Amino acid sequence: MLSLPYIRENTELVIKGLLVRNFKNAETLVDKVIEADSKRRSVQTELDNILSESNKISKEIGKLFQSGEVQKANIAKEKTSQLKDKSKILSDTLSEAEEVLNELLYQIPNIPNELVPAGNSEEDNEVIYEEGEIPKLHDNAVPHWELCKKYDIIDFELGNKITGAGFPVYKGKGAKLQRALIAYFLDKNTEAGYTEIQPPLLINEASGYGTGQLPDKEGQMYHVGLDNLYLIPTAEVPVTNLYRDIILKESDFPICNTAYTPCFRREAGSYGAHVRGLNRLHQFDKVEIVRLEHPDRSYEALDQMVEHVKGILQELKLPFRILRLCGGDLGFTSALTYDFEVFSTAQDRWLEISSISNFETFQANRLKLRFKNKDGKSQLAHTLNGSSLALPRVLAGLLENYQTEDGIEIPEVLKAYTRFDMID
RNA sequence: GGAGAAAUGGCAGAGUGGUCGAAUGCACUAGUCUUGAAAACUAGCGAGGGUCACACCUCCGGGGGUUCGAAUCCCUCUUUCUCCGCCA
Repeated sequence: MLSLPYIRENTELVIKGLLVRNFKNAETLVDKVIEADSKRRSVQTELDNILSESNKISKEIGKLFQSGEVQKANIAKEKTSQLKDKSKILSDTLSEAEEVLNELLYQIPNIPNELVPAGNSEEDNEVIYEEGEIPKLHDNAVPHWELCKKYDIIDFELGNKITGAGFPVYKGKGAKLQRALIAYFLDKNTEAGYTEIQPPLLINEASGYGTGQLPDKEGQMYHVGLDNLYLIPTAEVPVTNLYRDIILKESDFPICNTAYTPCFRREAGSYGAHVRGLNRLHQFDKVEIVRLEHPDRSYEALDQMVEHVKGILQELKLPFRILRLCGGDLGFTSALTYDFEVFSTAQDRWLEISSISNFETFQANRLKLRFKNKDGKSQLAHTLNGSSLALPRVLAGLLENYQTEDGIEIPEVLKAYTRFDMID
C-alpha cells in the first residue's frame, strides 16, 4: 500500500496517477484517507495526553508508597480511575480509526510511473520491442495440445483423473524438457548474480498480506483450511517475504534472488478456448527473479531485469515482443510493468510468458522492508520481481515453433540439459 | 502426538511489581592517537507514532487479563530447545 506521508505530501500526484489507471473516485477516496488520517492522529494525541497524565500519577503513587504515605496514595488512586475509563474508550476509538484508515488504504493501488501510457485494456499496451522470425510451419502443423498427445509428452486427461482440469501430467521427454528448462533458467539467473532459493510452497496469512495477495485476492489462492495456509500463487510471495520486517544496510543492495517453484492458482472464472492445453493451468512451474533495491536505482534494475529475460529468449530463438502495460492493465501493486510475450505460431497468438514489475515502496510498506539511509534514518526499500520464466507457455511456444514433419526439435542451448535432440 | 524448559535491542545476556526502553559484553558509527592499520581511549548507537523542533505516547514472541503501576503476576496462542513416540 501507499505510505501515508507520501499521500499527504503528494496528494495531487496520487490523484493524477490513479486517473491514469482509470481508477474511479480517486479524489473522493484520497480525501477520505486524508480525513481518516487526521482523525486518527487527533484521537491518538488525545489518548497520549491521558496516558501521560495517568503515568505521572502512577509514578507519584509509587513514591508515596515508598515514603509510607499510604493515605495520600489511596487518594491519588481514585483520580486514575476516571482517566482509565477515558483511555479505554479512546483506545477503542483509536483502533476503529486505524481500521477505517487501513481499509481505505488497502483500496488504493500503486501510482503508475510516468512512462505508463494511459489506457483501458490490453489493447492499449505499448509494444516497445519485437524480435525473432516467426517460423513458417509445414502444412500439417498443429497447436501444442495436439503435439502433446501425438508424442505422448503431456497428458491432460490423466491429470483430470488424478486432480482435475488444469493439472497436467508431464511424461517422458515432456517431463525431461520441463526439467531442462528449469535448470537452464536457474543457471542463467545465477550466472547473472541471482542467488538460488528454495522457499516453502505454503505461506501463512502474514506473508499473503506482505505482498498484497491478501486481503483482496484470497479467492485466487488455494487455501489449506485446517492449518490456515495458502499454496503459493508465485515464488514472489515467499521470496519477497523473506525480507519482511527487516532493516537493511545501504551496502546490502542489490539483493537478487531467484527461485524455481510450482505455482498454484485457482483461476476462478477462466474458461474457453484461450485456456486450452498449457495456456492456463491451476498448477504450473515458474522460475522467478526477485530484487530489492535502493530507490535511486530501482528503475535501472528493472531495465537490467528486462535485458536479462530478453537474453534468455534470444538464446531460445523464440519470436517475442515486450509490452509496456498501460494504466488500465497494470497490476494493483505495480508502478511499471513490462510483459514478455512469445508468439505461438500454431495458435496464431501471443502468449504472456513473463511480467517484470517495479513495485517501488508499495510492497515494502506492507512488508516493513526498510534500509538505513545515509542520514541514519530508516526508509522504505524498492522491490521488483519478474518471471524468468513461466514454463508452460514457453513450452507451448517451443513445441509449436520447433515442430517439423519429423518431430519437435530441441533448441541448441537446451540440448546439454535434455540430452536428446528431438521429440519424435 | 505426549512430558518438561524457554522466548528481552544486530548478537550474546542481566533484569521477578514502581525511578526499566531496559545493566553489561560484542558488533556497529564518529572522533582522538597512528605514515596506515590494529590496539587503547572518548562519544553515539532499537523500532513506531507524534512535533517545525521538543514534549509526549506505544512496543521486552503474538493476543487478552490483574494492578494506581507489568519485561516481571495470570490466561491463551505461536515458536524454539530437551526427552519420549512416529516417520521420508
